[in-house]
This record gives sequence, C-alpha cells and structure tokens, in this order.
Amino acid sequence: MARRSTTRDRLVSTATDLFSRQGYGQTGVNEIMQRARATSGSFYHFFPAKEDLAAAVLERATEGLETEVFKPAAETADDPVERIFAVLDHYRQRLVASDFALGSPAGCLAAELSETHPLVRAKAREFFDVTINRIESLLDEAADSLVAGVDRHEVAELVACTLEGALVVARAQQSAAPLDAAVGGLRRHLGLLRRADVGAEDAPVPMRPAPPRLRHNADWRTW
Amino acid sequence: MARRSTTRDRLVSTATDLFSRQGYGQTGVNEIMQRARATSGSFYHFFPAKEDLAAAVLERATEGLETEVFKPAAETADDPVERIFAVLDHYRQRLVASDFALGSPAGCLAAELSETHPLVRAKAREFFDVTINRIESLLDEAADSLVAGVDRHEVAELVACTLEGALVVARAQQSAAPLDAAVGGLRRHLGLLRRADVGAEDAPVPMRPAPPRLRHNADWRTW
DNA sequence: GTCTATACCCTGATAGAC
DNA sequence: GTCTATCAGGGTATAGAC
Repeated sequence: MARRSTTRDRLVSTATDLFSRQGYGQTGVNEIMQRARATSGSFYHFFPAKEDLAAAVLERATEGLETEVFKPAAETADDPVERIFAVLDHYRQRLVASDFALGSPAGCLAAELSETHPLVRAKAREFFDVTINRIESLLDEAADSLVAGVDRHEVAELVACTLEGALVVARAQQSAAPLDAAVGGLRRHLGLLRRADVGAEDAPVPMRPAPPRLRHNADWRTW
Repeated sequence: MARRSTTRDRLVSTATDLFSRQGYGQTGVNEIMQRARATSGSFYHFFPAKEDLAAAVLERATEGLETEVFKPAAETADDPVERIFAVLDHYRQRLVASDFALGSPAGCLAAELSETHPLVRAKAREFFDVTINRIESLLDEAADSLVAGVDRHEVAELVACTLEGALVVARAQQSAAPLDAAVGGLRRHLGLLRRADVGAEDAPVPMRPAPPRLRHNADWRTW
C-alpha cells in the first residue's frame, strides 16, 4: 500500500470531519481547502471532483475500521461478544467527546447521497459490509457459547443497523440516551442468545440490574 | 387545525419527497418550486427561507405519524406488539415501493442538518420523540404479557433506532435484507420479553424457524 | 397569494505559471 | 505538486406589479 501525499491525507481527514458534522452539501470545497491548508490546485490534482473526495473519505473510513476500531476493541476484552460492545463503546466515546456532533462517517454520507451519488453509495455499502462482516466474525468466534441455530450474519446486521440509527437519533437528541438504550438492548439480546451453561452471569434473563438509569453524564464507562 | 393553502401543501409534499430521496443540500428550491408548480413568490410567501421548509416537512411528518402510520397499523392487528411490527412493515413497504429510495423522512434530514440547522434538529427530535413515545405506549398496552422489569421506554428507543439505522443501511445496500434482519432481531427480542405463560406460540426461545433466508424479492408479507 | 424579473453571491471547477 | 487568478453557473433570496 503506497504512501500517499500528506496533502491528500489532510484533505481526506478534514473532509471526514466536516462531512460528518455538517453534511456533504453544507460543506464547500473552499472550506475544506482552507482548513486542510491546501489550495485549489492541490485539491483538483488529487480529486477530479468533490464526489471523489467523499468516496475517498469512505474508503479511508473502511480501511480504518480494522486499525482504529476493531483492533483496539480486541485489546480491551477477550470475549468476542464483549469486543463487539467495545466497538459500540468506541462510537459512544466519539459521540460524547464531540459533543454529539460525530456519528458514523458512513451513515451521514449514505443517508445524504445514496440516491444521487452512486460512487458514494458503493463506498458506503462497502463500509457497512465490512462492519457487518467483522461483527459476524466476532460472533463466529463466540459460536460455541451461543445457543444453536443463531443466524450470526443476521445478528451482525442487527447490531450494525442499530448502531447507525442510534447515532443519528442521538445527534438529533443531543443525548447519549438513545445509544445507551440501543446498546443496552443489544446486550440483553446477545445475553439471551448465550447458552445457559456458559457465562451464566451474563444471562439473568430479561433485564440486567439495568444500567442504573443512565444520565448523559453518568459514568458510562463502568458497565 | 386550520386548513392551509394547497400551494403550501404541495410545496411541503414535494420537499418531503425530494429531501428524502436526494437530501437537503442536493435539492434546490428551484427544483422544489417547479415540481410543486409554484413560483418563487409563493415559496417565499410561505417560508422565510429554505430551512423553514425543511422544518415544515418534519412537522408534517410528525403529524402524519399518527394518521398515516400508527392508526393504519392499529387496524392490521389487535395485539399491541404486532402493531409495532405493522409500523415497521409500513416503512418496509415504502422502502421497497420506492426501489430503496425512501427511508425515514426525519432520519435523512437529521443526519444531514443536525449540526448546522438547529431548527431542523429540534423538529427531527420531536419526530423521534413522538415515534418512541407511540411505540412505548404500545408496549404499555402489552405490559401484562411482558416479563416484569422491562424498561419499556428503553425498548421503544431500541426499536426506533434500529428502524432508522436499518433504513439508512438498506438504502446504501439497495436491499431489504438489513431491514429484514433488524425486524427479525426485534421480533426475537420482543418475543423473549414475553411472559412464558401467554402467547406461548410466540416464544420458542432463541430463533424462530428463521424467516427462511429472506431474499430481496421473497414474499416478505408472510411472516 | 401569485407572478416575473432580477440581484447577488458563492459554488465547484479550470488555466497555466512555477 | 502547488500556486494565483478567474470563470461560468446555479444557488438562495428579493422587489414590486398584479
């Protein structure tokens, strides 16, 4: 994988941030160029058009899934299912640290451009595919501890979709509550898919002692 | 509730459709005016600015939740939980009928404009709040048949977030599979929250005979 | 409420020297 | 690869008659 110019990197990084926060249509190439300290000549040297920058943003986000999301998550837990929750927590951290401005880089672009920009849609699709497949592979690792007959691909899709939606709603609500509810629900769901004879402490069937009524500034790292 | 002009209605309807499909930034007021057969004079007679049209779109979508989504859903089933799934099915129908162009009217605008257009964010928030509260009230109706200790508001948030996300992903994938996975997951989830002594046919714990590996054109109305 | 005409700016994109 | 200068067009919004 060739090392690409730092200017190009800066443009992609800047655009990742601005598109996520403001959307594609609300972000002008001028703004991107200024913040990235690049000029028009550089921009169009690297990208034929604005759309191609959006595609590059998604490509890089997809590449970053392994290095910046799933690999770090793997280091926080041994249990594959817990690693899934570490991934969800990663997005929660981003959301809160950005004061509810940053959701999923792909979700935002996909929602806005799926119909009008086929290239962007294709790249967003890849992002979702990789996300789902990585989650599925974590479920595969945990297969022995799950009840029989679990469609792991389907569950992975559920997790990914729930995450995406929760991030959109959380940004609109300016609150982590939707995400906490979603994560809590998924935790219960996966807990219920655990075989009764393993990880017994994880399956007090319906509701765990309930993340004690999470508030936005609650110490959410503790559960 | 005063009867408002048909021109205004046309503008809102047209914008609802175009914003949902193309996003806000990709839709010009000219395009809206042309399709709605209105002129600039009319447009700015009703709306101080484009943003206010987006707000009106969300307001109308929120009003429409009761009349166009939850009320029809109530007519398809007696069981409150089944009514929730009728709501999800409503969105699935829209999605498929539009060839995967139409997701949630609010999700699209919220994702794109939450940061830059506070008024839009507030209206999107209302849309989500109403959706969540209506689902919660259906869960309340079903409370007797649910296991004790279910945080119904949290479950309602989960359902709404999962729906929103599944629609975004489904549009990017041009496939109903993500939505089917999400709905299937929610069905299993709610099935597991059912008391064992009621609706026994709904709770064969982990996986139902599995919606027989749904394909995009499968007869999805049958399960 | 609706119409036409138009202001005016900012947008994405290009040209061509260095 | 980067720079400055610039274009052509479409964008939102306004003015004022009817």
